Amino acid sequence: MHTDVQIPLDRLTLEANGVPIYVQIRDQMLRAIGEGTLRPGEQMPTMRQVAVALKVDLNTVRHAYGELERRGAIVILRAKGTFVAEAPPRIDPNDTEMRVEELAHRAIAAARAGGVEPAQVARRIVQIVKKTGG
Amino acid sequence: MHTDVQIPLDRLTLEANGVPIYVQIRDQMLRAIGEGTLRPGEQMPTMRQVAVALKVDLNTVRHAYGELERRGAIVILRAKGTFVAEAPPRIDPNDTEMRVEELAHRAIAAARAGGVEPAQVARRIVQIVKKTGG
DNA sequence: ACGTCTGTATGCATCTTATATAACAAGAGC
DNA sequence: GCTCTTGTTATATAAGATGCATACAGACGT
Repeated sequence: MHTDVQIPLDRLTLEANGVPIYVQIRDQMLRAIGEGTLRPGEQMPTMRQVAVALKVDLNTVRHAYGELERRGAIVILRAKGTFVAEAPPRIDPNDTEMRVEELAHRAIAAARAGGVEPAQVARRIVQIVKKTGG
Repeated sequence: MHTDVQIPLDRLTLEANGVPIYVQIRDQMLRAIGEGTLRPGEQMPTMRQVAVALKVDLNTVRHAYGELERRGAIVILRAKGTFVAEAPPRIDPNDTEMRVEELAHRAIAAARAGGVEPAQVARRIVQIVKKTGG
Protein backbone atom coordinates (compact mmCIF):
# COMPACT_ATOMS: atom_id res chain seq x y z
CA MET A 1 0.00 0.00 0.00
CA HIS A 2 1.31 3.43 -0.92
CA THR A 3 -1.58 5.69 -1.74
CA ASP A 4 -0.01 8.00 0.85
CA VAL A 5 -2.37 10.41 2.46
CA GLN A 6 0.48 12.26 4.07
CA ILE A 7 -0.83 15.61 2.97
CA PRO A 8 -2.68 16.12 6.23
CA LEU A 9 -0.30 14.00 8.25
CA ASP A 10 2.45 16.56 7.96
CA ARG A 11 0.15 19.35 9.03
CA LEU A 12 -0.91 17.59 12.17
CA THR A 13 0.60 19.16 15.24
CA LEU A 14 0.06 18.93 18.96
CA GLU A 15 0.27 21.82 21.34
CA ALA A 16 0.80 21.56 25.07
CA ASN A 17 -1.92 24.03 25.87
CA GLY A 18 -4.23 21.92 27.99
CA VAL A 19 -6.50 20.94 25.13
CA PRO A 20 -6.94 17.14 25.08
CA ILE A 21 -5.02 15.41 22.34
CA TYR A 22 -8.06 13.76 20.84
CA VAL A 23 -9.74 17.17 20.57
CA GLN A 24 -6.77 18.64 18.75
CA ILE A 25 -6.71 15.77 16.28
CA ARG A 26 -10.47 15.85 15.81
CA ASP A 27 -10.55 19.59 15.14
CA GLN A 28 -7.57 19.63 12.82
CA MET A 29 -9.03 16.81 10.76
CA LEU A 30 -12.37 18.55 10.66
CA ARG A 31 -10.72 21.66 9.37
CA ALA A 32 -8.77 19.75 6.75
CA ILE A 33 -12.04 18.31 5.53
CA GLY A 34 -13.68 21.73 5.51
CA GLU A 35 -10.77 23.15 3.57
CA GLY A 36 -10.93 20.42 0.99
CA THR A 37 -7.45 19.24 1.85
CA LEU A 38 -9.25 15.99 2.44
CA ARG A 39 -11.96 15.43 -0.13
CA PRO A 40 -15.11 13.31 0.10
CA GLY A 41 -14.33 9.66 -0.57
CA GLU A 42 -10.64 10.16 -0.02
CA GLN A 43 -8.83 7.91 2.40
CA MET A 44 -7.91 9.39 5.73
CA PRO A 45 -4.56 8.75 7.37
CA THR A 46 -4.58 5.40 9.11
CA MET A 47 -5.18 5.51 12.84
CA ARG A 48 -1.81 3.91 13.31
CA GLN A 49 -0.17 6.41 10.99
CA VAL A 50 -1.51 9.26 13.05
CA ALA A 51 -0.56 7.53 16.28
CA VAL A 52 3.01 7.08 15.11
CA ALA A 53 3.32 10.52 13.55
CA LEU A 54 2.15 12.27 16.70
CA LYS A 55 3.66 9.75 19.08
CA VAL A 56 0.36 9.14 20.81
CA ASP A 57 -1.59 6.06 21.69
CA LEU A 58 -3.70 4.27 19.10
CA ASN A 59 -6.71 4.49 21.39
CA THR A 60 -6.38 8.25 21.57
CA VAL A 61 -6.51 8.52 17.80
CA ARG A 62 -9.46 6.20 17.78
CA HIS A 63 -11.23 8.53 20.18
CA ALA A 64 -10.77 11.40 17.75
CA TYR A 65 -11.85 9.36 14.74
CA GLY A 66 -14.84 8.07 16.64
CA GLU A 67 -16.06 11.60 17.19
CA LEU A 68 -15.56 12.46 13.56
CA GLU A 69 -17.64 9.45 12.61
CA ARG A 70 -20.41 10.35 15.03
CA ARG A 71 -20.59 13.74 13.36
CA GLY A 72 -20.85 12.14 9.96
CA ALA A 73 -17.60 13.67 8.77
CA ILE A 74 -15.91 10.35 8.08
CA VAL A 75 -16.77 6.72 7.55
CA ILE A 76 -14.78 4.03 9.30
CA LEU A 77 -14.53 0.67 7.57
CA ARG A 78 -13.05 -2.15 9.54
CA ALA A 79 -9.97 -3.63 7.93
CA LYS A 80 -10.19 -1.22 5.00
CA GLY A 81 -9.53 2.19 6.43
CA THR A 82 -11.36 5.42 7.13
CA PHE A 83 -12.63 7.76 4.46
CA VAL A 84 -14.03 11.24 4.23
CA ALA A 85 -17.79 10.92 4.10
CA GLU A 86 -19.69 11.54 0.88
CA ALA A 87 -22.55 14.00 1.01
CA PRO A 88 -25.41 12.07 2.57
CA PRO A 89 -28.77 12.13 0.84
CA ARG A 90 -31.12 14.53 2.54
CA ILE A 91 -34.71 14.07 1.57
CA ASP A 92 -36.72 15.30 4.49
CA PRO A 93 -36.98 19.12 4.32
CA ASN A 94 -37.98 19.33 7.97
CA ASP A 95 -34.96 17.38 8.99
CA THR A 96 -32.77 19.72 7.01
CA GLU A 97 -34.40 22.72 8.62
CA MET A 98 -33.67 21.47 12.12
CA ARG A 99 -30.15 20.55 11.20
CA VAL A 100 -29.49 24.00 9.83
CA GLU A 101 -30.87 25.51 12.98
CA GLU A 102 -28.64 23.44 15.18
CA LEU A 103 -25.56 23.99 13.06
CA ALA A 104 -26.16 27.73 13.03
CA HIS A 105 -26.51 27.91 16.78
CA ARG A 106 -23.44 25.80 17.29
CA ALA A 107 -21.42 28.00 14.99
CA ILE A 108 -22.63 31.13 16.74
CA ALA A 109 -21.71 29.74 20.14
CA ALA A 110 -18.30 28.71 18.87
CA ALA A 111 -17.72 32.14 17.34
CA ARG A 112 -18.71 33.98 20.50
CA ALA A 113 -16.56 31.70 22.64
CA GLY A 114 -13.72 32.50 20.27
CA GLY A 115 -14.28 36.23 20.57
CA VAL A 116 -15.37 36.54 16.99
CA GLU A 117 -18.43 38.10 15.39
CA PRO A 118 -20.68 35.29 14.16
CA ALA A 119 -21.60 37.39 11.13
CA GLN A 120 -17.96 37.55 10.18
CA VAL A 121 -17.75 33.78 10.21
CA ALA A 122 -20.94 33.59 8.15
CA ARG A 123 -19.52 35.93 5.54
CA ARG A 124 -16.35 33.91 5.33
CA ILE A 125 -18.31 30.71 4.86
CA VAL A 126 -20.16 32.19 1.92
CA GLN A 127 -16.91 33.47 0.48
CA ILE A 128 -15.17 30.13 0.73
CA VAL A 129 -18.08 28.15 -0.63
CA LYS A 130 -18.44 30.55 -3.54
CA LYS A 131 -14.83 30.15 -4.50
CA THR A 132 -14.51 26.43 -3.86
CA GLY A 133 -17.87 25.46 -5.18
CA GLY A 134 -20.58 24.28 -2.90
CA MET B 1 -17.97 47.87 46.19
CA HIS B 2 -19.58 48.08 42.80
CA THR B 3 -16.95 48.83 40.23
CA ASP B 4 -18.78 46.42 37.94
CA VAL B 5 -16.51 44.37 35.74
CA GLN B 6 -19.42 42.60 34.13
CA ILE B 7 -18.28 43.55 30.69
CA PRO B 8 -16.36 40.32 30.22
CA LEU B 9 -18.59 38.32 32.52
CA ASP B 10 -21.47 38.40 30.09
CA ARG B 11 -19.29 37.33 27.22
CA LEU B 12 -17.97 34.30 29.03
CA THR B 13 -19.41 31.10 27.64
CA LEU B 14 -18.68 27.44 27.94
CA GLU B 15 -18.91 24.97 25.11
CA ALA B 16 -19.34 21.22 25.52
CA ASN B 17 -16.62 20.43 23.03
CA GLY B 18 -14.16 18.49 25.12
CA VAL B 19 -11.96 21.45 25.94
CA PRO B 20 -11.36 21.64 29.70
CA ILE B 21 -13.32 24.38 31.41
CA TYR B 22 -10.29 26.07 32.86
CA VAL B 23 -8.76 26.27 29.40
CA GLN B 24 -11.87 27.89 27.98
CA ILE B 25 -11.92 30.48 30.75
CA ARG B 26 -8.20 31.09 30.50
CA ASP B 27 -8.25 31.60 26.74
CA GLN B 28 -11.30 33.83 26.70
CA MET B 29 -9.82 36.02 29.39
CA LEU B 30 -6.49 36.06 27.61
CA ARG B 31 -8.21 37.28 24.48
CA ALA B 32 -10.21 39.93 26.33
CA ILE B 33 -7.01 41.24 27.85
CA GLY B 34 -5.05 40.98 24.64
CA GLU B 35 -7.51 42.99 22.64
CA GLY B 36 -7.94 45.58 25.35
CA THR B 37 -11.46 44.76 26.44
CA LEU B 38 -9.86 44.44 29.82
CA ARG B 39 -7.33 47.21 30.28
CA PRO B 40 -4.13 47.16 32.32
CA GLY B 41 -4.77 47.84 35.99
CA GLU B 42 -8.46 47.15 35.65
CA GLN B 43 -10.05 44.76 38.09
CA MET B 44 -10.92 41.34 36.80
CA PRO B 45 -14.16 39.58 37.64
CA THR B 46 -13.91 37.93 41.01
CA MET B 47 -13.17 34.22 40.96
CA ARG B 48 -16.45 33.67 42.72
CA GLN B 49 -18.28 35.84 40.23
CA VAL B 50 -16.98 33.75 37.38
CA ALA B 51 -17.72 30.54 39.24
CA VAL B 52 -21.31 31.58 39.83
CA ALA B 53 -21.83 33.01 36.37
CA LEU B 54 -20.61 29.85 34.67
CA LYS B 55 -21.97 27.49 37.30
CA VAL B 56 -18.52 26.10 37.81
CA ASP B 57 -16.38 25.24 40.80
CA LEU B 58 -14.29 27.92 42.44
CA ASN B 59 -11.20 25.75 42.16
CA THR B 60 -11.69 25.46 38.43
CA VAL B 61 -11.73 29.24 38.07
CA ARG B 62 -8.70 29.42 40.29
CA HIS B 63 -6.94 27.03 37.95
CA ALA B 64 -7.65 29.35 35.03
CA TYR B 65 -6.58 32.47 36.92
CA GLY B 66 -3.45 30.73 38.09
CA GLU B 67 -2.42 30.15 34.51
CA LEU B 68 -3.19 33.72 33.59
CA GLU B 69 -0.93 34.89 36.37
CA ARG B 70 1.87 32.57 35.32
CA ARG B 71 1.66 34.09 31.87
CA GLY B 72 1.87 37.57 33.25
CA ALA B 73 -1.58 38.54 32.07
CA ILE B 74 -2.95 39.30 35.49
CA VAL B 75 -1.83 39.99 39.03
CA ILE B 76 -3.58 38.26 41.89
CA LEU B 77 -3.73 40.08 45.19
CA ARG B 78 -4.96 38.09 48.12
CA ALA B 79 -8.05 39.57 49.72
CA LYS B 80 -8.10 42.45 47.26
CA GLY B 81 -8.88 40.93 43.93
CA THR B 82 -7.20 40.23 40.63
CA PHE B 83 -6.16 42.88 38.16
CA VAL B 84 -4.99 43.05 34.59
CA ALA B 85 -1.21 43.28 34.50
CA GLU B 86 0.39 46.54 33.45
CA ALA B 87 2.14 44.91 30.51
CA PRO B 88 0.03 41.91 29.59
CA PRO B 89 1.19 39.60 26.82
CA ARG B 90 0.43 40.99 23.41
CA ILE B 91 -1.88 39.15 21.12
CA ASP B 92 -1.12 38.15 17.55
CA PRO B 93 -2.74 40.75 15.28
CA ASN B 94 -3.79 38.01 12.91
CA ASP B 95 -5.36 36.04 15.71
CA THR B 96 -8.94 37.01 14.97
CA GLU B 97 -8.52 36.42 11.28
CA MET B 98 -7.03 33.00 11.82
CA ARG B 99 -9.79 32.13 14.21
CA VAL B 100 -12.44 33.14 11.70
CA GLU B 101 -10.74 30.97 9.12
CA GLU B 102 -10.70 28.02 11.46
CA LEU B 103 -14.30 28.45 12.54
CA ALA B 104 -15.51 28.87 8.98
CA HIS B 105 -13.81 25.73 7.75
CA ARG B 106 -15.02 23.69 10.67
CA ALA B 107 -18.55 24.94 10.15
CA ILE B 108 -18.38 24.01 6.49
CA ALA B 109 -17.21 20.52 7.34
CA ALA B 110 -19.91 20.14 9.98
CA ALA B 111 -22.59 21.32 7.57
CA ARG B 112 -21.56 18.98 4.80
CA ALA B 113 -21.29 16.11 7.25
CA GLY B 114 -24.91 16.78 8.10
CA GLY B 115 -25.91 16.90 4.47
CA VAL B 116 -26.58 20.61 4.57
CA GLU B 117 -25.45 23.44 2.31
CA PRO B 118 -22.89 25.53 4.21
CA ALA B 119 -24.31 28.68 2.63
CA GLN B 120 -27.68 27.86 4.12
CA VAL B 121 -26.15 27.70 7.58
CA ALA B 122 -24.35 30.97 6.93
CA ARG B 123 -27.60 32.69 6.01
CA ARG B 124 -29.29 31.39 9.11
CA ILE B 125 -26.42 32.64 11.28
CA VAL B 126 -26.84 36.15 9.92
CA GLN B 127 -30.58 35.93 10.44
CA ILE B 128 -30.29 34.84 14.05
CA VAL B 129 -27.60 37.33 14.91
CA LYS B 130 -29.61 40.14 13.35
CA LYS B 131 -32.61 39.29 15.47
CA THR B 132 -30.83 38.57 18.73
CA GLY B 133 -28.34 41.37 18.45
CA GLY B 134 -24.69 40.74 18.04
C1' DA C 1 -14.08 44.88 66.80
C1' DC C 2 -16.99 43.14 63.44
C1' DG C 3 -18.76 41.68 59.21
C1' DT C 4 -17.84 41.05 54.52
C1' DC C 5 -15.36 40.66 50.63
C1' DT C 6 -11.21 38.72 48.50
C1' DG C 7 -8.02 34.82 47.42
C1' DT C 8 -5.98 30.24 49.43
C1' DA C 9 -6.08 25.57 50.81
C1' DT C 10 -7.54 20.79 51.72
C1' DG C 11 -9.93 16.30 51.38
C1' DC C 12 -12.84 13.28 48.99
C1' DA C 13 -15.43 11.29 45.23
C1' DT C 14 -15.96 10.75 40.39
C1' DC C 15 -15.24 11.01 35.68
C1' DT C 16 -12.12 11.77 31.79
C1' DT C 17 -7.58 11.43 29.33
C1' DA C 18 -3.75 9.02 28.04
C1' DT C 19 -0.49 5.31 27.91
C1' DA C 20 0.95 0.62 27.50
C1' DT C 21 -0.07 -4.11 26.13
C1' DA C 22 -2.29 -7.44 24.16
C1' DA C 23 -5.26 -9.76 21.65
C1' DC C 24 -9.02 -10.14 18.18
C1' DA C 25 -11.51 -9.65 13.56
C1' DA C 26 -12.15 -8.69 8.82
C1' DG C 27 -10.77 -7.28 4.10
C1' DA C 28 -6.90 -7.41 0.25
C1' DG C 29 -3.31 -9.51 -2.21
C1' DC C 30 -0.12 -13.14 -3.30
C1' DG D 1 -4.06 -20.66 2.84
C1' DC D 2 -1.07 -17.30 4.50
C1' DT D 3 0.21 -12.71 5.56
C1' DC D 4 -0.22 -7.97 5.90
C1' DT D 5 -2.95 -4.12 6.91
C1' DT D 6 -6.85 -2.07 8.97
C1' DG D 7 -10.02 -1.21 12.58
C1' DT D 8 -11.90 -3.21 17.34
C1' DT D 9 -11.83 -4.44 22.00
C1' DA D 10 -10.16 -5.24 26.65
C1' DT D 11 -7.38 -4.62 30.78
C1' DA D 12 -4.55 -2.14 33.90
C1' DT D 13 -2.48 2.08 35.44
C1' DA D 14 -1.54 6.77 36.10
C1' DA D 15 -2.53 11.47 35.82
C1' DG D 16 -5.70 15.28 35.32
C1' DA D 17 -10.20 17.73 35.67
C1' DT D 18 -14.42 18.76 38.16
C1' DG D 19 -17.46 19.15 41.84
C1' DC D 20 -18.80 19.67 46.70
C1' DA D 21 -17.83 20.94 51.12
C1' DT D 22 -15.24 23.17 54.51
C1' DA D 23 -12.14 25.92 56.35
C1' DC D 24 -8.45 29.51 56.58
C1' DA D 25 -6.20 34.22 55.94
C1' DG D 26 -5.67 38.92 54.68
C1' DA D 27 -7.72 43.61 53.41
C1' DC D 28 -11.30 47.03 53.88
C1' DG D 29 -15.22 49.85 55.51
C1' DT D 30 -18.20 50.90 59.18
